[in-house]
Amino acid sequence: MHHPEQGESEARERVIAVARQLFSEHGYQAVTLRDIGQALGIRHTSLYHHFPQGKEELFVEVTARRMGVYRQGLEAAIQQAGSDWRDCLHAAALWLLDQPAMHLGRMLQADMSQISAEAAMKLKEIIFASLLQPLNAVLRVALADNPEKLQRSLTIAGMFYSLIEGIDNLPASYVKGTKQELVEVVLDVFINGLK
Amino acid sequence: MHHPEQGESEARERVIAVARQLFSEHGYQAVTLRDIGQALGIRHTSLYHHFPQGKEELFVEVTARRMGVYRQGLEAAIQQAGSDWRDCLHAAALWLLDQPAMHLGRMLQADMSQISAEAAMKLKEIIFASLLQPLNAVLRVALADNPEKLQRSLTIAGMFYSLIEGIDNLPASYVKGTKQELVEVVLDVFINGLK
DNA sequence: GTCTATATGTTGATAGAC
DNA sequence: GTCTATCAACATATAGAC
Repeated sequence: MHHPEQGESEARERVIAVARQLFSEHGYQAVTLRDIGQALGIRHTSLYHHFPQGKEELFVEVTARRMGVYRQGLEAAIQQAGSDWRDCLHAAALWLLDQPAMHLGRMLQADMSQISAEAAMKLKEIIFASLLQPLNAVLRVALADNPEKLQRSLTIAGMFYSLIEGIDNLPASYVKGTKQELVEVVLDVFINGLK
Repeated sequence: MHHPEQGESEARERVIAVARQLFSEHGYQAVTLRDIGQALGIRHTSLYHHFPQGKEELFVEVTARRMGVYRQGLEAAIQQAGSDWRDCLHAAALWLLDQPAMHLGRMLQADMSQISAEAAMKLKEIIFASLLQPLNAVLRVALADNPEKLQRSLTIAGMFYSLIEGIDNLPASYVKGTKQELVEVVLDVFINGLK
């Protein structure tokens, strides 16, 4: 038996699950409250019972949870990969590509502009903490004997995500091969450079 | 004297200039025809005189032209940089960062989903041709003695843009230093890898 | 927790005068 | 080329019944 406490009724959890799927796939502006209600089989006005402040409140909650999933998944994948940082990068990359597309570019460049400045700031903090920190731990090992790059490890962690994200953006008409093959190419350049 | 031909009256050019600025900064959905009209000092309905098919037609025209500017600018920057491919990559990166933000992630992940499939396909072709091909010429030189990577040069060109784009996405609170310093870090890793 | 009814605003688009 | 007038569609949101 589970006594639901504040803000975690079952109906509310269903709302969050559906909203997460829709928001993460199509973005903040493209998903309407009617879309979410329809996917749940209820009227969109009923959503205000669970999220009195409306669409933005729902989006913030959903996105913060999504980032928690990323953080946990990344940490688990990295820890399971062992002690070789190359294996860790590999595991993180493959885990990310196994998830539904993150759409980091859209989130940072579109969604964050369409919500209030306060909500955007809060979410950006969560997004970067969730993604950068797990990878930073790996990179601190990888860059241990390179003090110059070591102090830029967060920047380099950001590069990692830009590269993984970019794999989904490249059109199949321009690049041949599966995503897994592309991961090999991308990580090869990331680790070894162009030569 | 200049006899304006089909589709290049002065008023039409003014519309395109304003729409380009607004669309490239805020994206397709966030910019309304009223916004564009207001910036021009005219009513939004007057825009239909120049673009009878409405917002999408205007966006396609504007985006296609923007990509032409990128292609020309990149080719000029690369050619001016000389024969060392490292200098060429540097010049291309600095030229891109000197431009207004490209918002490639938003374009590919949000804007392209909000227009018709035909328009999206046409624009994607133009985008990738304009960006990938100038850089591919540089990379074919850089990778000349590495046949494995050479056949992946278009993928690697895509990586270059993901990395440059990512510089604008990293929040100042997480990374210290100017954009120019970040370019150095990013290109160092791109060229030499992590070690 | 969900409903109906409704308020209120915004959007892209068309028709036709000047 | 630009205007006015107008439209249908859709958005978020509120109030109150069940």
